Amino acid sequence: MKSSNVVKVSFKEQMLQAREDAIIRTVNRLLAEKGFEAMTVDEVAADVGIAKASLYKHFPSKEDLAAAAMVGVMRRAQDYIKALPADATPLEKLRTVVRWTMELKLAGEMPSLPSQNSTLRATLIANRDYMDGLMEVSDHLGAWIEAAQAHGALNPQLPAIAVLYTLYARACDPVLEFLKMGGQHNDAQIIELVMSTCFDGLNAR
Amino acid sequence: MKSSNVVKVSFKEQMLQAREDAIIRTVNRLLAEKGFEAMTVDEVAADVGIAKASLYKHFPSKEDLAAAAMVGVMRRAQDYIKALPADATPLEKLRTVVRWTMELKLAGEMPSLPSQNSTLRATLIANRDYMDGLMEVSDHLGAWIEAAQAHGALNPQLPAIAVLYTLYARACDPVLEFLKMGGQHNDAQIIELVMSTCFDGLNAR
DNA sequence: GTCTATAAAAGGATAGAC
DNA sequence: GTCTATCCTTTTATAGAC
Repeated sequence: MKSSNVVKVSFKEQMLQAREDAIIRTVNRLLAEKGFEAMTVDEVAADVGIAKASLYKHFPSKEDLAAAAMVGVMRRAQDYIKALPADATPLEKLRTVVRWTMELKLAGEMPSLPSQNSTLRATLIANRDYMDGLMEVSDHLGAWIEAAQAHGALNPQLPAIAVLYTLYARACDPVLEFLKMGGQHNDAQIIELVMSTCFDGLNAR
Repeated sequence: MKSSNVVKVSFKEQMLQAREDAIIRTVNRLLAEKGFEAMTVDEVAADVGIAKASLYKHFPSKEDLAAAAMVGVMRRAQDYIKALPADATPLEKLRTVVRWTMELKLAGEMPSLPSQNSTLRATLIANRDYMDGLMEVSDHLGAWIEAAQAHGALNPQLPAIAVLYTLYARACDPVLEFLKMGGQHNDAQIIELVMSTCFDGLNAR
């Protein structure tokens, strides 16, 4: 009786988790497609295939819905960083992470950040999981940036924070979608182009 | 009687023009601050200090309101390009224009483009003034890019269109606002930093 | 927890007097 | 053209039955 109960609860929780994952995947995609303001809760519910009221049982507000998706992406980034080969150089690690974020963006899985005074911003800043993740990621990237600058691989004249922001910005670079719309290059080519303009610059060498 | 009429009409038209300019300035600022979706017509009316219904006498819809602001910025860009010193090198011209767009952005006067499937996009694409302006600007920049590549000033390996998009993207580069929020650098320093990462790249030289 | 139904509010747009 | 007042749709959010 007891073990049966345990299994049943576990199963239900598994179902619940699966549904929440489905919700977050949809939210993630919609955030990437149209941004927070243009995404509607009705749309999310319809896409997931559940009633809107059910959505609100899982997440108390539209902001929390979006925040959950952002936390998910942040977690993926943390996992990706943890799985990087330990013997790679700092510059290689940085390049690999940036490439990964651009692949995510081209795949339509990179939610675009709220532009400035969105209500989402406040929710994110108040979100412990998100901010902790962001800081952990920033700490890793920051250490690699300083190491790469010390080794003469990255321009040591640039403030590390400027480099960090420049790398973060690749995750929402409109050049990716512009080139994709142009149809002249495939995803891999687009990524290499932006990698080149980012690290080598536009000037001739 | 006739001349008095002419003067009166001209004066009224001047007033009308002045009011529309005020409207567009407000819309421009709000578009820069929060984007098209987050900007409300009520907000615009309140900021300008007129009734919402009056706004709709000037512009038939929210999309047209925003489009008017975008056309205004495009016109400013065309004027700026026309006024560039004729004896400057193509690379110098490109750098000057990019710097100017970033100054606009830091001043909060660069409306952020609609992210993808905004209703604003269709309106802009259907807008003759906007599209003509965009093409004129692109023609100038494109010619300078190819000349700079031919002279060995810009990397000739990069497709000109990729360079063009990369330059356009500086006008909405989140790195600018990130660095500004950081408070460690003034506007001029921020612009030079982004100019450096854009043209020189992140790698050491 | 999931649903249907509905509230409650916001936002785009218009009517009609002046 | 400007205003007040209002319409109507969309959208966020909740009530209440099962």
